[in-house]
Amino acid sequence: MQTRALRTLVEIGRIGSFAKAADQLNMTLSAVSMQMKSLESDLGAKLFDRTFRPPQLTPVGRAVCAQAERLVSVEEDMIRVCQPGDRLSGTFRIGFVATASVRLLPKFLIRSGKLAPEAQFDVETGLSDDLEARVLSGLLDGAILTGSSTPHPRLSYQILRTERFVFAVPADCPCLTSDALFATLPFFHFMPQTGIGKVIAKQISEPNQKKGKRIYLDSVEAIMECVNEGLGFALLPEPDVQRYIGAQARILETPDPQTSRTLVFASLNSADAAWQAEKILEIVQF
Amino acid sequence: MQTRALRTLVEIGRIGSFAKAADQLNMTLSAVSMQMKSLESDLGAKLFDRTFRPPQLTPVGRAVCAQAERLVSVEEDMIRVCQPGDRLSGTFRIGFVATASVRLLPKFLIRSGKLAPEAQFDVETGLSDDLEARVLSGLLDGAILTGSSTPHPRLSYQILRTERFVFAVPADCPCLTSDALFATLPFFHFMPQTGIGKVIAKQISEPNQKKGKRIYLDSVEAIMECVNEGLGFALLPEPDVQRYIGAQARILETPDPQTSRTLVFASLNSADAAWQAEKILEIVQF
DNA sequence: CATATATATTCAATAATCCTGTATTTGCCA
DNA sequence: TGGCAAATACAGGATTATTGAATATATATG
Repeated sequence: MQTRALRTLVEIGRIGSFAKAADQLNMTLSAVSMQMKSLESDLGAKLFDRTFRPPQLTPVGRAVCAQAERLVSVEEDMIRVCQPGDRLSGTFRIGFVATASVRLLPKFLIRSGKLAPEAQFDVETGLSDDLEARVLSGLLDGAILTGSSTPHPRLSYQILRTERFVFAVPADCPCLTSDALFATLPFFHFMPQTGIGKVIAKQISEPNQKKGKRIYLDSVEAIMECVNEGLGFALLPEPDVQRYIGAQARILETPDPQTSRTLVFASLNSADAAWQAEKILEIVQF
Repeated sequence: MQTRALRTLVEIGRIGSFAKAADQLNMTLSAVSMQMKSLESDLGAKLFDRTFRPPQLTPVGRAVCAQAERLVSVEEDMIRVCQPGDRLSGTFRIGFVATASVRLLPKFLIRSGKLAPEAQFDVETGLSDDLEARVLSGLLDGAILTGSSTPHPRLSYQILRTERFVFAVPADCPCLTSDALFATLPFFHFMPQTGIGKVIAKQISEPNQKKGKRIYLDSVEAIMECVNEGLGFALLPEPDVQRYIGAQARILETPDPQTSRTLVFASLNSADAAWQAEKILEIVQF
């Protein structure tokens, strides 16, 4: 079935004449007549009572006409989605690394409503590596994740922000160096298979292997809760520590100031995704 | 644009592969590919990212796919309306003569909901002559009206019921004959240009011209109210009199028992309307 | 890393369809 | 009843869709 014929039907329904509709739509009367004939044969129903000279819509014809109006309006929506504009449109699947979602997602959703009202965003969270794999396999259009030291050649990365790592230590701990900390308190280590975890693992393994008790957790909030209870210390991004730190804990700067993680927006570096990536970046960059 | 291509798109969106979709829809892989290509050119947008081997839907592709699903479902509805079945479907415009609408319309609507749930009925009321003209000109698909003595050759009439006429007279009026009534009380005459009015006019003009004061009204309810107040008498269909008569009035049978009006269902006597008329008749006949 | 396989695209030929004019029919109106 | 407007029928030419074979390309496999 051809949507053009349905548009013609709608026009006929509106002005009640094949000839006038043909005129309106810039086509021949024959064409209109034939379109209606083929529509009737497609649907297997008489849409017009041709004993009237401007043929009258039959009851089913009227019902079909009403549906055709709906159908055409859906088609218009479809076309609208495809119109290239300066604003993003379409359905985007974006991944957020769990440790960023808490802080970034709400603002992202607010901004997307303002900056890309015609676009829809389906958001999912996960580990950086998983998200990267999902972008790579086309299951996601892009992801905010912890930048790794081994960028994938098929992905392009846009740096959103760099977050310094700091120690969160119980307030009553007198230690001033990381060596002292590791010697005296258990270390809450963010799961080493995650983006943050890898940065931490790298940091504490050099220059020499730190000793001491280790506890592995995959929740920033849980780790900070433990630190707040004086159960140990942790190395985490400064904004997260600031967010969760309590009165019974304090921040200790790392001796190595360049210890940090970068949050990046990763997407396929194909040509057509570039413009969209840029637009999404505008939303996510704040 | 071709709805078939949109169906193909939906299928691809569902199973994620051109080849499988082609298989599912019994067509060639080439055809699927071509359809998608022409869809993309129609819409002026890339729907697929072809750097993946089963091509992946782009964000706009996903949005278009969602719209296509809606569109196809509307098309299905359209086809459903046209499926010939034992039940009526379509949008019917039915006229009810005002004097019948009060009693018949509610039940008609109830029955239509049960007997023709897929059909829609747009009801309008009017005078029998106007309704007949509107059926004739195609503005109505059928009408319940007072049968006239001059049936139109292009219409077919189905008798729904015959309603005897009776006199409604004030309870304290001693008259027993119509002559005596006309001589002593004003006569409330239903508007003579209406269906009922014509029957009344014919009745009271034969065998001899009745004398006396006449008051013309176009509302059965108003006339009966006046009779109930003792202001005069009237000649009306028995069911209407029964409906509105009060304690201060009584019924007087006409001497001529065949004085009556018929309520008929009128519709065009074209071949294709016959079946529908029959179905509507089933609804309206109770 | 090269090969193999599955998958999609391209291309040319054929089939189907759609549209344009012209001629004809049909309902409507005076 | 004839005249007019409007729709249909029909044949031609143009456009479009589909097919099958050959080609290209991404993923999988060894």
